[in-house]
Amino acid sequence: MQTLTSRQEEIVTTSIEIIASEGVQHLTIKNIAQHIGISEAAIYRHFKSKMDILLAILSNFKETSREAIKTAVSGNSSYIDQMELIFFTHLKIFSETPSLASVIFSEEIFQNDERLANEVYTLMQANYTRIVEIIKKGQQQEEIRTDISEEQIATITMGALRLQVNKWKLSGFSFNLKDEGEKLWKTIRKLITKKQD
Amino acid sequence: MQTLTSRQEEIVTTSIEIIASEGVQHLTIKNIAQHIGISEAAIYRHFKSKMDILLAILSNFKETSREAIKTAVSGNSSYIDQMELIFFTHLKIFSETPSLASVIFSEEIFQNDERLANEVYTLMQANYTRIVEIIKKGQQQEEIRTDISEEQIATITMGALRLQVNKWKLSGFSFNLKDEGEKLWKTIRKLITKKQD
Amino acid sequence: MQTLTSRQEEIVTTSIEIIASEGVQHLTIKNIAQHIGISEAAIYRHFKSKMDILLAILSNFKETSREAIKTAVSGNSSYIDQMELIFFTHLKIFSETPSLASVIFSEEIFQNDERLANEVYTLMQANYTRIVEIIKKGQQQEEIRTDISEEQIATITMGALRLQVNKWKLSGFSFNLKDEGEKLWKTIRKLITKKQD
Amino acid sequence: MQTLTSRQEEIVTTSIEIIASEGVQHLTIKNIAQHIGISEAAIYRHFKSKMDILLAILSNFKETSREAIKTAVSGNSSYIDQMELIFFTHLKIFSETPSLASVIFSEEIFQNDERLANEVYTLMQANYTRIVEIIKKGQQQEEIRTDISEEQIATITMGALRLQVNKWKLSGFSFNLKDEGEKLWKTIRKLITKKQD
DNA sequence: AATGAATGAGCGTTCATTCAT
DNA sequence: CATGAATGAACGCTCATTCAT
Repeated sequence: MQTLTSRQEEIVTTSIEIIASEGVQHLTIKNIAQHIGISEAAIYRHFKSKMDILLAILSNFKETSREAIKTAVSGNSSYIDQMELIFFTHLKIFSETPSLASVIFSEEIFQNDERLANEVYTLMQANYTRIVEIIKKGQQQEEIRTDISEEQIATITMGALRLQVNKWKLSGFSFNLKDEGEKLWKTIRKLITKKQD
Repeated sequence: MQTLTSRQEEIVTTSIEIIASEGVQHLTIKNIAQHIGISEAAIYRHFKSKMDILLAILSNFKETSREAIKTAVSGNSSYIDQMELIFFTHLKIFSETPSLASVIFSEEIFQNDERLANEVYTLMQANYTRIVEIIKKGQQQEEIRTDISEEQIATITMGALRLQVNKWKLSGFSFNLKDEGEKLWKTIRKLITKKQD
Repeated sequence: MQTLTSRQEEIVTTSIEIIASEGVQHLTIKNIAQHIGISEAAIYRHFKSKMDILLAILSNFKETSREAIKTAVSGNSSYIDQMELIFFTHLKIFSETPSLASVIFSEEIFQNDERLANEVYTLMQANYTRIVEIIKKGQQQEEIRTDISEEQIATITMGALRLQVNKWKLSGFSFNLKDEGEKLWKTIRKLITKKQD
Repeated sequence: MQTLTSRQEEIVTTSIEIIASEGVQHLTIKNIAQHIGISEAAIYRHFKSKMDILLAILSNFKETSREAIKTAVSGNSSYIDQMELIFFTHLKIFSETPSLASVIFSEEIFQNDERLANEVYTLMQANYTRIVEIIKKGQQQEEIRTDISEEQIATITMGALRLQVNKWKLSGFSFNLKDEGEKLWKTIRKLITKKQD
């Protein structure tokens, strides 16, 4: 949404890193300030409150994710290929910025505050809806099997992606997420593709 | 594991309820004490520290889950039916005790502390391993398709279950988890069953 | 109203002394704690918030003042003597506890918060109303002159008392409040007494 | 004293308004800057410190008040009429600029700092002394009764004025200060005038 | 088995002020 | 003349934990 100043961006990035490496409960103003090397008070020049920092983190991911989906949609004629690109792009995002994975799949972080919780919920809903739409179109084009509802296909696909990322995270990033994720996608693709007979 | 006194059980149950209804960050000794109606100091008669309470919560779920899987395994000859029962039992557990869902699928809660994180990780691993084993046997018996690795089947199945439960939670429990979950299972069953030809 | 524990009383007393000697802006939790010799956190065992301490200070004076007026009223047959006793009692209270004077005549202290401001306002109103009533009865008994409204007599009397106390305070308590105050009262008494002719 | 630039005047005026409408504790550099629409740092171009702003507020009132008394003295032959004009002028000042009333009768605001407290004290003393002098002369001219000391007459008169203004302020300016004040003065005038017999 | 009192450490936030631009 | 960025100090408050009773 609103463009961030470079200092704001630094605060957001640092915050994401802290959440990823130390957990949410270590995301304190003091900790952020120390990581950046400025005073605590200085943080408040750039964000009105801690919540505004969390909101900015969310907003940041929202943008990234929206972009990923948009790119996928615009550049591919086949709907199943659009899904594939969305799947791969998310694998890439998380591979490159593992901290983001920690934050995004941890909706619990944001559940304390109603404003934050709502923000997360609508973000997830929006993404989900867009994917369901792609699936629906894929079914109409007879690319994707029609004996399973679009919602279920979305749940299975995204659920597998999330769990895979989570396992990767919990294992201490001990395997190659992109490789394993792509293999997983191939399987899912096989499962949901309309049999040509 | 270790048997809990009735007071300890009360503390664990209350804690789970607090996490579910108010979020982790409201799980404070003061809050637990108030809910139960005893003093804060009294809590320390029953648990050495707050972490021990969290550990007990985990232990509690471990037991429940292990039981569910054991029952499933012992009572069914067909492996796909064992999977179904595990799936259904978890749906039932979460339907009846939504607070547990909030706690269990929020591994983030436990990420601060190494001891806790490890506990969660081994719990998940154990469950996962047991399910993978069932799938493997199902593949050997030619009940479950063999062109997909047992790990991927487990990832897809459990990922879908988790996401479905999460959606239910985030929607404010606005739909019937058991019904939707069972429909989802039917689809998954169809997807992973070996075609009889 | 509610009885205070001895610690609570200590906190209230200490707070009044701090306000009197250092000014309101030095009435901090840290300062109170240091004066008493306990930790800041300990204060919160006894009062839920700083505001509750201020409310208790107010409540404390309310009681003292109410008592003074009640005693005056009950023990005197003549209304002008009732007024005298109220006047003298307040002189005595402030002479003995100068800190109270600082607090009570500084309604501004309490103006930040609506709850506090209202509390002060009703306290003053109640006192004022009681004094006006006494004057009215004194007029009916032909003790007090009737060519001046009871409100104006109250304003003149209490205004003089307040200003005298304030001058004493601002002068650094350099004169004897009781002596000067009693002389002032004699004058006021002369001014408001009904001429016997 | 020293002439203020237009920006300085703006800062002083704004500060008085803030004190009046939001209370002293909201008189922050940030708040002043926001009200005017400039940066906080800009304030320091015009005043060396916050205390200097408070000092300027005081100086501002000193001037206004001194002027009022001077005008009263110079334009009236009768001493009781001089007192009347002083009384009326102050009623007018407060009626027109209620914020000033909040500030001036709140000596407590200035009690933190020795420099400020002293400034207030001398300001009040100066005014008081001037009024006492007028009364003394009135007594010598047999306009004002001589059986009461000039100090007491001053205390009674100014005390009544202050309390009336305070009541008006605390009531939320719910009555007409000028009307009530003039009625009050008539009564005081009656009380202190030398009986012609 | 339970409680009241206390504490050290920490947190989010505000404030007056400074300085380079 | 003005601003954006920064800071040290302080503040009200909460938390997990301890200890004497």
